Amino acid sequence: MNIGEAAARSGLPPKTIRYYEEIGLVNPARDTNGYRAFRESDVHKLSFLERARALGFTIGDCRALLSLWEDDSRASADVKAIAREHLAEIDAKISSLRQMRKTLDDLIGKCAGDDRPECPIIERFAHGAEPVTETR
Amino acid sequence: MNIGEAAARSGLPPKTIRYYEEIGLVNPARDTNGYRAFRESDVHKLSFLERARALGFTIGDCRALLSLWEDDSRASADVKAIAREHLAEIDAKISSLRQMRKTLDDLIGKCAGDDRPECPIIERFAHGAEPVTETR
DNA sequence: CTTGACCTTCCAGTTACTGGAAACCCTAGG
DNA sequence: CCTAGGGTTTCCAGTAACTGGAAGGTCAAG
Repeated sequence: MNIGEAAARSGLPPKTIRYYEEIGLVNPARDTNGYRAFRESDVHKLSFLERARALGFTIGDCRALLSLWEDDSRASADVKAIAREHLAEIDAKISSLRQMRKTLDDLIGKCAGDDRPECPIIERFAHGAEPVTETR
Repeated sequence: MNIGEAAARSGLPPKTIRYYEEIGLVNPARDTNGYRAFRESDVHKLSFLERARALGFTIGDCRALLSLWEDDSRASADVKAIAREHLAEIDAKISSLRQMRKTLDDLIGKCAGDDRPECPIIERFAHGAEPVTETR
């Protein structure tokens, strides 16, 4: 099958599939005309990548996960370890975003949002402030 | 003052300050020896940038915020609009991360994490699954 | 035989820096 | 006066993971 169909079936854009080939994640055969010829196994792999990426795993993680997938003698502990590390990163991102969100929301609430120039948001950037955490 | 001191006072690495100059966010004077000569106003601007970036505003947003800061006849509504849009993006990211987190956490909970190959995480990537949202 | 949809490669751009190399400048110590 | 160090300069390259676009080859339909 051509790249268009592989794209439709894996959920990845053709551009991305070409990129994945370039970095060695997939290795489709070639027709005599030079077109990539995807087998079922290639599509399966691409779908695997699509799902792992959708959960936020990096390409590096995906590479490791793929090789574990193909390793019949893998230990699920190895997979779990990768997933745990990723979960920790997600948690870190969420908490950083939540802190931002809190501060920002607070500032937005204090800003009149009218045609006058006074603005606590700009003030904050201009002069800094103690963390919002100062509850009493 | 030289870039080192400007860096110490603004909280930004020298590299970043040079980058900000390159993209036109700051424009420090130069000494006869070619060294950048930062005035108080430059440091103030750099600190502004550091704080806005810490809240996750893009460089583009920062550019807009800076020019509003310098505009005495600004309307706080314009600042607020930028902040609101950014807040919406943060919310979108948080909810996307939360969805990932939930799915991932669920899978991790189901994985034995021992030396056997069976692994719900890998299975999920290999065969997909309905969203976890299917409560009942 | 032409048209339009696909496909190919290659180059560039995105975001916001960061690392490193080669070389210049300045100051303090000997 | 020389040197050693630390700070500074510019420039080039790399990061993550694609994405857009140009120029051109291929294929099936009409």
